[in-house]
Order: sequence, then C-alpha cells, then structure tokens
Amino acid sequence: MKNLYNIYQTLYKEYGPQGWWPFLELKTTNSTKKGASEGYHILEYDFPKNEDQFFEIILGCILTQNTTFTSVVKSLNNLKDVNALNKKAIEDMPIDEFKELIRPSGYFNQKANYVHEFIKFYNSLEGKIPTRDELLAVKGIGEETADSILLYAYKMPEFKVDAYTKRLLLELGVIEEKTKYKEVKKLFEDEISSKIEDQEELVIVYQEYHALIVEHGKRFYSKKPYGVGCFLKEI
DNA sequence: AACCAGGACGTGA
DNA sequence: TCACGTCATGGT
Repeated sequence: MKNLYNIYQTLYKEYGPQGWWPFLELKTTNSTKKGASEGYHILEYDFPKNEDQFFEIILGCILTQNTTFTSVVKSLNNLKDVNALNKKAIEDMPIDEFKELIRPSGYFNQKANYVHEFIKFYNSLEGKIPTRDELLAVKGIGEETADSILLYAYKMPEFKVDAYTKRLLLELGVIEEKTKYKEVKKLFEDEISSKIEDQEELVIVYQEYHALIVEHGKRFYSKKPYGVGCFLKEI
C-alpha cells in the first residue's frame, strides 16, 4: 500500500506490458496493442534499432509536449509521406516547410525550432550519450522531455514523471500539489532501484511503469474529478 | 463551449 | 525561486 513498486506490479498485472516507445507502422507480429499508432513492440526491448528509429523517438518526445500522441502521429505521417522522417531530411528542409508538416501537433513554431536545436546539439555530441544536465541546457528540453529522451531513446535509467503521475500520487496521498518534479522522480527511483540492481532491467521497468501510468491515467485521471473508479485507491 | 492533452519558456515580482 | 501568460491544434 502506497508502495510504488507494489503499484507497478498491480498495474502490470492489470494492463500487461505496454511495448513503448510506439513507432509509426512498426510491423511486428505482436504490435496488437490498441492505440494511436500500431507501433507498440510488446516484450521487445531492443529498440531503437537504428538512428532513424532513434530520431523518431526524439521527434515524438518533442512533438508530444502538452499534446496527445494521436496528434503527433499525424505529424509523423506527414513527415513520412515526404520521406522526411529522419535527421538528414529535416536538416535539409526549409524550416517553414517543416513547420507545416508538424502543424497538427500544435505549437509548431516553437517545436520546429526545438527539433532543430536538438539536432544541432546531437551533432555536437559525436555519438556520446548526453548527461541530463546537458539535455536540459538545450532550448525546448525541460525535465520531462529530458527524461523521456534518456529513458526511451538512450535507454538510460531515468524515471519520467508526467501530469498523470502527479495526479495519481496526489490522489493516493503520496505527494502534495506543490511537490516538485525532481522529488517525485526521486520517490520512484529510490524505491525501484532498491529492488532492482540490474541496470537493463531497471530501464525496462522504468519504461513500462511510465507507460502503464499513462494507460491508467487515460482511463481514470484524464477528466475531473480525477481518480473516480481508480482501483489503486482500494489497495 | 469549455477543457484537456504523454510541457517549456520568458517575464516580473 | 515562483506564479503567471504564451504558445496552437484537435478531440471530447
């Protein structure tokens, strides 16, 4: 009860493995999870498998800021339709053209610049894995996006906290309204890392846990009053 | 018609 | 540090 690892196990038992990060039109045999895209890869954790998939995650992380992923999928499809779902094509494309393609996911002026900022930063890394602080220094990458990129694109053990996560913990009485992002993140990381020492397994659990919270959040924490019917409150 | 979505930045206190 | 306005499209 109020044990964050317990909550993970309960959600996992209820919803099963989620197969994040979803890719556009990933044709695996087990991408049957219902959702905005069919690109879930249930129980496959060797993603991203190439640089194009890596950048698809990056684009998703930035475009999904304060937006539904179904809107992001429209933008990604627009890019794919003109063979621009990759770093080089975006670099070579006039930014105004890029803005039009990503218009469906909102804030397209800002986000277009954010994507370019990340690409500049990425090129400067020359293959090195960035630190969280280095990512945070890039314009357009805040705490949640940084953790998203590290967890799903770089497969680093960084727990991602989002609006659903805070609403859930607030409803369960674990945190307060004013609890800061880093404190919430630390609650999860301290609890889970104390039970799982293997780093690769830790990444998998962090990836699944966040995805499970989103799945649960969509059902019980998307409209007020939050938490109606949430079975985690019974535990 | 208001409200929210897998947030982040700039500004002024 | 923090509270608040701004960014924008799309679904319910």
